[in-house]
Amino acid sequence: MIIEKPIDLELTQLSGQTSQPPWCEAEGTFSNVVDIDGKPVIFNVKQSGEFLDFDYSGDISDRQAVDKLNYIFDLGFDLDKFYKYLDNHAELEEMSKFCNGLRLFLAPDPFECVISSICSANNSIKRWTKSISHMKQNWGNQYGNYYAFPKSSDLVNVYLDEEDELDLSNIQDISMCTNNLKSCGVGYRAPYMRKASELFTDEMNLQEIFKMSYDEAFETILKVPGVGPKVADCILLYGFNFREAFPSDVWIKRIVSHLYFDGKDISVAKVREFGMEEFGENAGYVQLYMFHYARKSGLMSKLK
DNA sequence: TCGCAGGTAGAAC
DNA sequence: GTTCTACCTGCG
Repeated sequence: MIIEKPIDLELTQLSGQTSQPPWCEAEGTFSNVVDIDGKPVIFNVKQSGEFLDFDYSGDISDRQAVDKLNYIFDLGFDLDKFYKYLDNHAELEEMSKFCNGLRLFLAPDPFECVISSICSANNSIKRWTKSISHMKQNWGNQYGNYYAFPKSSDLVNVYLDEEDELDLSNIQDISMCTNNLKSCGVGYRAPYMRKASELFTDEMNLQEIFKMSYDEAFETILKVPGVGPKVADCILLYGFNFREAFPSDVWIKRIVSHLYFDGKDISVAKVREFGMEEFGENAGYVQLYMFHYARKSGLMSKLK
């Protein structure tokens, strides 16, 4: 089945958005298992012309499948209108050329997005995606060749590191200790992840975030261990579709500084304020496009 | 071998 | 309120 909304699937999949690692790719088809109303559904999606072509297997209707893909790939967002917006702003006018068809890649599971985003902090795309895939294989349910991300209630019982596992389990040999977060290469983020899992198991319902205003959601999610302003904005943008978020890291700071402040050094906090003020409802997409424009145009290596 | 990169927490200013 | 430093790991 084809969904007639323009998208560059590969660009969107491989753009490093912290919602989740890219889906499993084989010969241009990206596949994964997605939970729909408690039922596991396996999706296979591929590029067809400028559109998205898909099939699925699972006990749901075609309508439900389309709705879910519309959400995950943000197909309701009007790219033409956004490109007109970019073209009308001198600093941004080159971006649509370099990133044509790039869309948000939204998390079907907000909890996965929270943990992925915590993992991505002070880390490389390669390393955090590997860690998340590792966690899925260790503690997620398997469906065919694919693994769902574990629930928060599954992660509260996972050991932090080898010493923790050796102390608290029956295993006698430390080299056999692999049932722990640190074995996934998450480093010092392990306790943040487990505390976050406890929070979402016992105290907070992530679905509540969808009902909040951006400001309220930001303050709420900022209380989660391992979540600062950058990670909070990633979670709100990629996990909850708050498009007014402007996740600001050192790269966005360098790019904004170059494009708008004559290369002057400004704080990341100020960049975030500037982005939200300047771009409004387009802030999230501008941030996404800025980053990939800088990557592809060679601006990034120039700013280093 | 070691320096570097990258957000957050917690302490210091 | 703003600035400094330690944190874990992979890469060059």
